[in-house]
Amino acid sequence: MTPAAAAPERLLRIGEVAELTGTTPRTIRYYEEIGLLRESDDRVHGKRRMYSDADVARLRELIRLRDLLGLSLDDLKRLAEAESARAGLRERWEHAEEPDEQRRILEQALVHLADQLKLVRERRGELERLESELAARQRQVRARLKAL
Amino acid sequence: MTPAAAAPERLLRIGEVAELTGTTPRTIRYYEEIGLLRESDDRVHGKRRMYSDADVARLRELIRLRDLLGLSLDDLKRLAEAESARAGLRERWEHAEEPDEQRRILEQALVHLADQLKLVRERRGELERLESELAARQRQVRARLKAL
DNA sequence: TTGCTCCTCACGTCACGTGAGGTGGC
DNA sequence: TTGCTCCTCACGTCACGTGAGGTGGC
Repeated sequence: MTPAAAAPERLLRIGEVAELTGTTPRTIRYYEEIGLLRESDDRVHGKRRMYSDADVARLRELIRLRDLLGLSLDDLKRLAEAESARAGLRERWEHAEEPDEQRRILEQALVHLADQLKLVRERRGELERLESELAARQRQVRARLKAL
Repeated sequence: MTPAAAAPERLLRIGEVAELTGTTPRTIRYYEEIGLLRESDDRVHGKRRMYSDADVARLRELIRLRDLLGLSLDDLKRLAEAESARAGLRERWEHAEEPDEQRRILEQALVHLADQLKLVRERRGELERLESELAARQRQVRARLKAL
């Protein structure tokens, strides 16, 4: 059953997830503690946490927004809740059913994407300004070196 | 004496500095406490702190590196110490004196600038990847909207 | 069986926030 | 004189770090 069988969904342990995402087990447990990551509800207290590839992708995304945009864990929580609310709606109205509702959901997603893009672009602008200032100073120092 | 007189060096209070730099007085006092900002040594305990325009520029730079590059206050301190060590050297060998030493100092400055530029460019690359991913998702949602 | 990774408290730390209570300059 | 901003403790908080002591799967 090597070829076309459904992949058996390999589960990862917390240490592997930490390494894959560039964090620590402690951080992952903390994110679960504050409700940013869901606790796989079939787990018994004291037993090992197990994670799917989807969990890893989700954590990666959170870390990216945290580091690149400087969002607080509270921001991330609100963001994730809004996202899963949209996902819930999407599920309910997925195929067929009221095209009006489908349109409304997609438009909401667009607003959300536009918000995030705005943040990202502002940050990029600031970084570019910093970069060109540093580059200018670099040219200046090089010119002075040549003048010797 | 309006025109060519040396500007009387207007001094600012902590609240004004906080507003100009987008922080809080508490943060400025904390930076002083850990030695990231120098305490203007003529100040008597309990009296108001006063800041020059140069102090404001310095604080702005620190905040920029903190926010855009995610540096810790310890990183910033090391960075500032290295910078002022270079400034000290520069002062000693400023005009004339051993051109060999001048060259060495300038080359050190170049290394430092290259290090910072590397960090800035890496960050910008990450941000650009995030941006293009978001833009792609935006196009996808728009296409789906049109398909309705 | 022996390491290794995992587990749960629980206290420590970094970077400030937030009052409490008081003093000083337009 | 009256606000307003400033001052110094000092405790609180957010986002984890760091052991202590113990259990479980190759």
